[in-house]
Amino acid sequence: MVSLSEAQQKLMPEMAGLLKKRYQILQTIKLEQPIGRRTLSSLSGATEREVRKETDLLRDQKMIIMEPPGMSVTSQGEEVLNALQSFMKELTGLTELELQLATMLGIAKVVILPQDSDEIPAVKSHIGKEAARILQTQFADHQKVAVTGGSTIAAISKELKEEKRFSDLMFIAARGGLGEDVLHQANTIASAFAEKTGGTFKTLYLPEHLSSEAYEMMMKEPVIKEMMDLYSQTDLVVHGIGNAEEMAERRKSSPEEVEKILTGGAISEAFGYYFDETGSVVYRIRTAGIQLNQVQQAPAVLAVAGGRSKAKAILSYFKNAPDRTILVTDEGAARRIMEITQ
Amino acid sequence: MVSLSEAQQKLMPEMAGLLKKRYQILQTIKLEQPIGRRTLSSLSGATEREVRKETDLLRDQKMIIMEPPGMSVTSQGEEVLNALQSFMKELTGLTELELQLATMLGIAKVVILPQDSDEIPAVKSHIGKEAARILQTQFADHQKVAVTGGSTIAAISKELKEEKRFSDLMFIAARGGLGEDVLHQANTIASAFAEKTGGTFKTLYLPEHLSSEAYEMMMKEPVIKEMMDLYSQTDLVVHGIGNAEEMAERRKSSPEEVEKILTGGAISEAFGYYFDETGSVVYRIRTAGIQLNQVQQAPAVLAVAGGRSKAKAILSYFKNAPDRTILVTDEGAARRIMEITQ
DNA sequence: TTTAATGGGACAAAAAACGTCCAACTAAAA
DNA sequence: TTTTAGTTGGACGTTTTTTGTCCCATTAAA
Repeated sequence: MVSLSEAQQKLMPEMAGLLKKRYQILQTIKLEQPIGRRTLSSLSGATEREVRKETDLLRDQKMIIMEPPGMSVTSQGEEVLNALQSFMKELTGLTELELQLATMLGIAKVVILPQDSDEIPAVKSHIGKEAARILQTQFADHQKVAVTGGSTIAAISKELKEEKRFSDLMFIAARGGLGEDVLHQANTIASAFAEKTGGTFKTLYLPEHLSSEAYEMMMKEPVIKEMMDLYSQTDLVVHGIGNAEEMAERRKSSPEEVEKILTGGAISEAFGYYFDETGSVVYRIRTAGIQLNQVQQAPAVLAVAGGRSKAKAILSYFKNAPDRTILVTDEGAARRIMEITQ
Repeated sequence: MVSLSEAQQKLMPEMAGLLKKRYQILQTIKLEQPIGRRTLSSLSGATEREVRKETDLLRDQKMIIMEPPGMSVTSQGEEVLNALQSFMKELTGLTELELQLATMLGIAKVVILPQDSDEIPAVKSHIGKEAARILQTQFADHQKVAVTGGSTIAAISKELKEEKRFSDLMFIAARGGLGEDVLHQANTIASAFAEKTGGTFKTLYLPEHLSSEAYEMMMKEPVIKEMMDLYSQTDLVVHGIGNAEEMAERRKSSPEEVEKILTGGAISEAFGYYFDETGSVVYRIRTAGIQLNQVQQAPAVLAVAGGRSKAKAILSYFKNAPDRTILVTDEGAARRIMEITQ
């Protein structure tokens, strides 16, 4: 038996391509609105004429409006976008790609959002929204949640639905300050998560770049010890994945550190650890925080990273990542990974 | 909430027209196969080039094959045709037309099959198939079935699935011979129905054109009386609808009869009765058979008639038809009826 | 006031679609 | 066996549509 949409595609083979093109344009408009014809054409790769033809059609169908500041999608357009979402994921092969990636990386599940956050920044909020959705389904089973820093994880907190009914939840900052700006620090993010969900949070404030002796001393302090205990009780870790170089720069590491990181062949970074091509730890930032083996023992892990430029880092990190991990990423990263590994 | 196919149509407005065109071509090929490009173009109304473009596409999609004797649909093509059947009925508005017609004619249900049996003879077998399908759903509840003659009803018997498990069924020839050829007589058809279903049948053989006295005499005969009793017990009537003129000619009626029929303004004919524009009986063939009021008291009635040329006759007959009637017809007749009545 | 974006108009060039033949072939009818 | 009517595939000039690329008036923000 052949299904309705299979039969339609058989009778109209040109449909698939057309649908993809128009859907992608409509989607991009939604992400970048208000946006003009020319900007759009440079973003989507199509020629100006082509974009114009399709947007004229979308306008005639009342799915977008054209105004001096640019084009925006109407509520009708949004409805169409929603109605087609999962169908398009199937049609463009994203669903298949998710499965391929999951087996290739050896993890539980991969969720891919369309487009590339490197090219279209607004895709980041889509990733955040999806990660937030998944996270909320986990809150019932997992109460002690460790969160790391970074703009990606910060984006999740912005997209969490505000319903303060999870008073049992505890968000734990996975690390002390790591040299990033305050907004993207684990401490800040843990409090943001707690704020949105109605849970509590624990922060970890420690000076950076301590001497060995001081570090050892601090570790024996009760406040710090309490955090360390919490880390081993963590049952859900939420973290991003970064490019080793970028992270080293952004954290204003010392020249010696950078030297160590780069000569070690570090490619990816996650919760303060730097990993090389084979997934081995090359360097570790000396700040108190969750340990790699604690992450690997956590019952659930949610990794979030998108953008074509993150492809190599993702591959590197997942060489030795816990197999329970769920990865939320985007089409740009996913397709690039497939390119790299052929 | 907007459905998947609504959203698709919104994003690809050209789809509807294309689908209709291609589906119709594929359908016509199936009905008339093997058929050539030119014959097909004259049938479907499209230009040769257009037909060629679409058939080339259908060939590339492996839905038809082109051979010296003409084009035929492949098994894949048939599957697609089946998968899209009800969707296309919706898309081309046939479903809506069915409802409109049912209320307009004041009957229980109308089933419309695509295309026009006047133009494409093979549509008759589609009508027969559908009527047979409906009939079979009624066999459980209705055991005494009166059947009339005519090629339309004969087509049903050909399409009945052969499963002899309805031993309780009794098919009753609705009339004696009416001057038609043997194959299309009620008697023959009743036996054919019984043959296919495993039921029994009752025939009525009477000379035609009896004098009044002889007629009265016959009516008192036990065999005839028995049939008359059966008619009043009938709980399902299956009949066709004819054009008055055509029927009068085909039955080789005497000049006086034809005179009477035509001056009376007869338009339609069913089970030996001739009806005028208002649905009143204008003339009645004097042969023993089911009475109009017996038909009108039957719990279920299945009327079958197709082709643009039958539109007027259908309208005429249904002016006073029992409201339990189910009509099976085709697009040609249905659209013509809407044209006539605006 | 300047600037950098917007949508819409215009138009020549290129491409595709179209209408219309013809030739070679085949299968059935005569 | 020959004829005939129907088939597909090829060809080609003409028409229509699509495409690439400008420019322009307008607008909103800097």
